[in-house]
Amino acid sequence: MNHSEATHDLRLRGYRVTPQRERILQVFYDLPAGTHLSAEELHQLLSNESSTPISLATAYRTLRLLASLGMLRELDFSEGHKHYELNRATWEPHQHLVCVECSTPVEFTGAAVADAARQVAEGYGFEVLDIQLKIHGVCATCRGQGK
Amino acid sequence: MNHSEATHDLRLRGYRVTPQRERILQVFYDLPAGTHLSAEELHQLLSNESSTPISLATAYRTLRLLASLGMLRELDFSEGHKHYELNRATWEPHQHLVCVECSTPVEFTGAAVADAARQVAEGYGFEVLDIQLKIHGVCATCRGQGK
DNA sequence: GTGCTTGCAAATGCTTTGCAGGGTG
DNA sequence: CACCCTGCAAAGCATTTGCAAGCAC
Repeated sequence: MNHSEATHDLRLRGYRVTPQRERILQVFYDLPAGTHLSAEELHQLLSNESSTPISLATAYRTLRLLASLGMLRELDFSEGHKHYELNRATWEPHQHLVCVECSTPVEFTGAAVADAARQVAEGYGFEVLDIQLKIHGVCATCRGQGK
Repeated sequence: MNHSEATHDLRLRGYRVTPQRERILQVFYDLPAGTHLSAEELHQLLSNESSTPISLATAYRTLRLLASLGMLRELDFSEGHKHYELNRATWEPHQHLVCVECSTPVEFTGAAVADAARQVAEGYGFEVLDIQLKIHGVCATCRGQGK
């Protein structure tokens, strides 16, 4: 699914295709895979361009809408605000390592965790849509610095 | 580590043992394993008893303190507020299945995911303190009801 | 007695919402 | 041309913080 197919899909589902929604979708399609934006970041990014100013309220509303339609994935890194990224057909589970000392986040993806998780979910009769793993720990740098 | 060892540890680390902190620690030690409370829930629970009224601000402050000391674990279920539980010596990774349709949460623990996660973390030189897995999907009930 | 802690209330940060005007289908 | 969307500002939650009084050590 590309940008124009997405807007077409929006219309099909009974939602109107507004310049704001088109622009926001395009932003996410243009984003490198694995990049994610918060509502505030999206709003900032669109404020910088003179063409399509979008209110913060609309940014929030649109992100929620697109996430509820499955077009975007909602990520929660416990930073006090949510992040969103394009829900690509071939998604990888999101895995996040956070150092409790310096808060440095490391992102990665891996199959082993996903497989294990999928197996459990299926045991409960769940159809898996998204897998998010968060590991808290102490990074190598902070471990080195005494304690 | 039990309740009184915990308060002793508090003192050792230079923090004062106040009635509020003792009472909150006791609440968590009395809680069945796997149960978790939000700041609001803790505050409610303590408001019901005539003996130790604790302000909401103190509930928040104490939860944050105990979590930073590693005595409590901070859980984030994407419900808009955090939950806390006792960080027992033999903790199991927290795994959370959430149905995107009906929001029903299913909690479970399992070794397979933990092992896979631990392996990745060690690859990055991390000392693992906590593992939290969140799976979004559609539960059996909601899958049954057409869609 | 010193200064960490508490309570209160006000402030903050993220997100949602009511309402009136505007644009899509 | 009906109704969904947007923008604005105000409201809503969860959580944090400034300050004066209180209590642990």
